[in-house]
Amino acid sequence: MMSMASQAATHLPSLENLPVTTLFENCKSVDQLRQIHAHTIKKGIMSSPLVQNKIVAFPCEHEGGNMLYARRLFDEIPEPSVFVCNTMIEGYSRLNRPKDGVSMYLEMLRRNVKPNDYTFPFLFKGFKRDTALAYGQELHGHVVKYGFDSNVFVQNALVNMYSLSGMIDMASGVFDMSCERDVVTWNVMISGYNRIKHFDESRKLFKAMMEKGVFPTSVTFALVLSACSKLKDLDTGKQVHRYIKECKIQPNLVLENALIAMYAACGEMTVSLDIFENMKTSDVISWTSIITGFANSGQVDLARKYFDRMSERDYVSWTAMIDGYLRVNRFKEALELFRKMQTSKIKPDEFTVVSILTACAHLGALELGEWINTYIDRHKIKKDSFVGNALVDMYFKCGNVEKGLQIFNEMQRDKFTWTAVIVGLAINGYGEEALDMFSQMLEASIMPDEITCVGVLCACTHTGMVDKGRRFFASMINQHGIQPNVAHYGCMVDLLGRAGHLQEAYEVIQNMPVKPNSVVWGALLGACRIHKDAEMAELAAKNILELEPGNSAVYVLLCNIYATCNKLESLRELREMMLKRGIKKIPGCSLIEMNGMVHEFVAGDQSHPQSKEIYLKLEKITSNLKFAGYTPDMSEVFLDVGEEDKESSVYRHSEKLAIAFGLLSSKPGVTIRIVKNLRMCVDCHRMAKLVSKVYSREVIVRDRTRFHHFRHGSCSCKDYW
DNA sequence: GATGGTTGGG
Repeated sequence: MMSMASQAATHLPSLENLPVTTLFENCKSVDQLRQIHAHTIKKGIMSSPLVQNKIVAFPCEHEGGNMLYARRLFDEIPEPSVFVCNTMIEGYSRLNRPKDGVSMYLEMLRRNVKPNDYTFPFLFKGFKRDTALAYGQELHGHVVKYGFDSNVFVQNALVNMYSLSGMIDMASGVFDMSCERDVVTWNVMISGYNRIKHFDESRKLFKAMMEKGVFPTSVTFALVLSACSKLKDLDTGKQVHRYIKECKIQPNLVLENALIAMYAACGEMTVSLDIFENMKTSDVISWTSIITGFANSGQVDLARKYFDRMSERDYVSWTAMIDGYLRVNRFKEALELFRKMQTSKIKPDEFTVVSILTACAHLGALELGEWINTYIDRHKIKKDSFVGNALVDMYFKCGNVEKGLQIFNEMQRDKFTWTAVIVGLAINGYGEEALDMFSQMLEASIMPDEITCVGVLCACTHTGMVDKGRRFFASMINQHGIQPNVAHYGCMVDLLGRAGHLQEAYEVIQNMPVKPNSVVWGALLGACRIHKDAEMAELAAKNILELEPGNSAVYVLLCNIYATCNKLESLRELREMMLKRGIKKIPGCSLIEMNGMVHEFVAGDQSHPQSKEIYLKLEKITSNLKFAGYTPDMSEVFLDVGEEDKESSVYRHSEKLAIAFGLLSSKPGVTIRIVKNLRMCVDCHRMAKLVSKVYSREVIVRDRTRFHHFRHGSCSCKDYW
């Protein structure tokens, strides 16, 4: 087989008779270029700027951009023209080597080659955010100095470069000053606002552009449709769609994708699907938009059907599907999908890990969360504030306070970071520390928002700091300029009620300026359970059931209260009413993570493969604990069953099954972590305390509202929950 | 020898 060089050599004789331009047109490889190069030297035409440029352009544009060779050829040119310098700069930009582009530019200045109107667009094209920040303004100075600031191409490149660096004011400054504006100038400006998520500005600009009679292109439409998606502005979106039809713009893939995404984001799945099914070719973006559309409208199973039908999936489509499960609180399925994603060898990015960490936080899946943390470090996933905050949130919600604080201390902190740590400390029973964090947050000049205030009140509630809570609530408007909303009133009712100030809590409800919702009344009802006030409980329950007639938790809680207060007649009536209305108790459900798998137990569950062993273990634990003084606490049992059955129903509570499973399947000394969907009952709480003592195990249970860290026979909640 | 575009987040 002949080598490329000898092939080229066979063509050499004809070189003599052909014009140089034809030679370049037929040039197929760097080897052939060498022949042509030698030929041009021999003919003495290397001084021609055109020939110089052709020679250097070839390696820039072929074989993936051989800039090393281009540079060698460039160095042989004694007096390079601006043409060939631009070619070199363009070559570096194309290969995403903006710094080399800048060096080339500086070199040409040193060699007294003046830039022309092509130089800056080529140079800026390769810029990323960091290079735009580092060199942008200085190079803007050069643009002015050399007099290209009125060239529309240069202006467009400048606007784009500034928007890339996040300096939107500079971008719009250049845009406003631009004497000559074309449709691309408008496009890059709109794209700039899209980039920083100022979608209303994008929409405004589009309307202004239309009013000025500038004729939009398909790029303009794609940009403004994207803004409409994010704004969920169906009206403007439809209007744009009409323009597209009126202007007879040829539909292309990107534009159709933008339309699909807009309709999907606005909940118009029928229209979105119609476009999707009638397009000539679809790509991964079209499919992902459809999936997101279904997921956003709550039809996650339909979204999954489309996801499964995709011929290829990228990390965005995986993340979109995972996020679809998160939206409907189907966290286990989110994690299962993530495992499949790993099997498919698709690398997660920072978006994916935030979704997974969120799922871990909800499930209390600490092991997986830790694994993700390691993964982020090892694979150098960008640790932006979203990722950092998701990590902090995950560690606290999984009960690992130390690690949560460690991440918090190491990262750049924004409002959300502080809020996550304040809430995290609060739910783990570190009320004082949470308040201290809040002071530090104020010292760091970070303004709290409504959620931060919920965290602060929550901290006071879980540690019984009634006066501090009262004072903070009063300071919300005056000191922080935050009007308390219904959630804050709910916190106050919770705070006062738990501490036994039931009357005061009720007064808060009566005097609050917004209509109390079921959460507010629920806080009062919960307080009534703790303080055994059946009368107030009836009042609270009545109000909740007016708002939410099907709220079964209210019935159950009221039953508990009647049982505790020994109001057996009321209990019987309520039970009858529940049967008549078909109200069923929400089954208690506990999750425990073992060896990276999340196991789920519901009360009385026998579906686990190791069910038999688990029940045997539980029996053994109970008898061991009875030696240590454990007697079942039946006060919260209200079922119409005999004493013995009562015990066995408490005995089958999901957290007990999970604890038994935990003791069964982990080594001595390993912390047992459980997440429960309901509030822990008194008996399970008592049992967990004893397990922590008798088995020398730390047991951490996260219930509906807070954490219980059981150590050496006592609980971090100090039996106050 | 030129510039602009579509999908997923706490």
